[in-house]
Amino acid sequence: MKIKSELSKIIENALNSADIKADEIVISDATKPEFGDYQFNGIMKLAKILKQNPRQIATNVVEQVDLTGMISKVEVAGPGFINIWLDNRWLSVQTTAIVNDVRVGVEQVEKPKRVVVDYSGPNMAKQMHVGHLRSSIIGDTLATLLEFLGENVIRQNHIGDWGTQFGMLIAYLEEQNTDGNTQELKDLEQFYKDAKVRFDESEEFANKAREYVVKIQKGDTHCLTLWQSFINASLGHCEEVYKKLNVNLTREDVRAESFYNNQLSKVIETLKEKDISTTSNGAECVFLEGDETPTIVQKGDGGFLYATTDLAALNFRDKELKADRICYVVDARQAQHFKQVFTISKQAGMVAEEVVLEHIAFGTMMDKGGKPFKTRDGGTVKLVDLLDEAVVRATEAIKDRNIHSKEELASMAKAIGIGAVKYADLSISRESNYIFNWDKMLSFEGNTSLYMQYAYARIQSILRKYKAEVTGDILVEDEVEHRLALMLLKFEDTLTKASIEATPHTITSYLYDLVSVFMKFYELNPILRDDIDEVTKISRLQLATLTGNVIEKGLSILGIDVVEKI
RNA sequence: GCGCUUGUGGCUCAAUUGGAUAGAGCAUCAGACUUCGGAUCUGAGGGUUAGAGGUUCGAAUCCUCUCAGGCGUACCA
Repeated sequence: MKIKSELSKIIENALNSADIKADEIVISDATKPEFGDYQFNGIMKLAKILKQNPRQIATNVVEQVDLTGMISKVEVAGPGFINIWLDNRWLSVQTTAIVNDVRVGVEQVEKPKRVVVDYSGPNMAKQMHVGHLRSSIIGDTLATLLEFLGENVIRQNHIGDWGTQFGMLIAYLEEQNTDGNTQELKDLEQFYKDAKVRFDESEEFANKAREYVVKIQKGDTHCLTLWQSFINASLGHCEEVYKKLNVNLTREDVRAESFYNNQLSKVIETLKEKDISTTSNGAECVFLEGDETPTIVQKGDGGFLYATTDLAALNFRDKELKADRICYVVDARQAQHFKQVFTISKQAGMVAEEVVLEHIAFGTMMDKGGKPFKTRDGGTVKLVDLLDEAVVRATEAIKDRNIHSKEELASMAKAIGIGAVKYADLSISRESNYIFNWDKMLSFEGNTSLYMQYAYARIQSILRKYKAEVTGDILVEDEVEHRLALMLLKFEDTLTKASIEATPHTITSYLYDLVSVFMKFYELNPILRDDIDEVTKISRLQLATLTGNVIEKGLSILGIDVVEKI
């Protein structure tokens, strides 16, 4: 239910009836319960333009508001705010209508766009570490969200499979005589370290490594085969992580750095032709207005850089993938880089003017002390280890709670542990750095996944207890039911906002508010008690059912599973 | 040096993009149980939104300066 746009229409009609023109009518949530459910704050701006008393205008508008359906009451308040209350009967009808809807009332967008979401992008030379966590889960949430809303989403996993370090790695791979699928590659981190040791200790090996870099680039079959088997193995590791993390990236979504190799010289040609780049100190550079240093697109030795690859990728995404919007879910530290390549790509016509280019930036993951997240000895934390620890800790947190079978406990711990890690990350506004804290994320209290999962499990418990099938209408009667029903209907507006701004935390805040309201409702309004009449019982059961459905759908967009009991 | 970015109760975070008395959660204190799952709910205290100016009906949000942190900054990605 698009509540805000419905309200906008009603207010627009009222404005028209009062002979006032307004270009955009923005309805916001009321800041306090006394101020109703929604408010329209635009009168003050209009008053300035019209040079009239805002309260007078507001009063005129309020008189014209249609009170026959959605709205039960409107009031003028303060300097000219218009406060809006929604009608209980309307809420009853609307919630009843979606209680059995798989989309819980969320419509598909009318005109789907093609949206490229570039996320995860691990480097094949190394094991995935915590640095990849945020991109993977924020990007995946964004992709899932857009898909749910009906957009045509194209996931792109821009893996790093090209560069000098691969010469060393395949030389070592050859020396170890493995096909890439054996034990030696199981711990990529170790493999890299071992290779580096060899590189440093043996001149002969180092030369071979350098030679192999050149050979791969020239298309040498032997070296390419080695390289391919290495990439396969490394990608396999990533896929294990994706599976654990519940991230929907497959091989189909992989479009590696190397994919763009044959397009790089064309990029330079285009830039030269259009006089966008110039040669400076032997390198091919683009000097952008306002930048002190140039964006280098080709090194003095002829080699290309990541700006070049990104330009090729941008071109490909526009020309071949026909994207309308391209989202890069990448660390905030690369802001300048994206600003540069976005500007260049548009100047050079590699990306059409109307295509929306966005850097979906996020902050760094910190430890409790506010320092970048590292292992005790200062190394990078492997993502698999972190996820495994999450499951262990989740098991610890719930094992005394109830008698569960081993299997139940295991699947529950997975949903809870992984959910906790993801939710903690997704629930803060993505651009700020975030502090990683096990105890906090695995708490039943506060804005955590466990609290949502707990609420869901409680709802299922009530529904199980009722035993019969629940059919019938929701009848919104009191204040708390009013708030709950309204929250349930706000789901679509919340998702829309989150999709436009690419802010998953909008969804988590919403879920937390929803669950809080539900808990209050549940406390105040008994559902199954004997003295509750059947009509009320059914209405409340349906509210509980719908709440459960929304929690489930909301969490699933975040890539988090619910559990039937905890 | 230049550029980008951040600064909100003791701690972790919000604030619908310029709206009403800045909201939550932890933690602290005080309440509610013969519990539809109390790992819950109710309430209290705690703020000059880093500081100083400015813009206007109205500022955490926009502008200027200061202070403090983070990040980036010519051939890594």
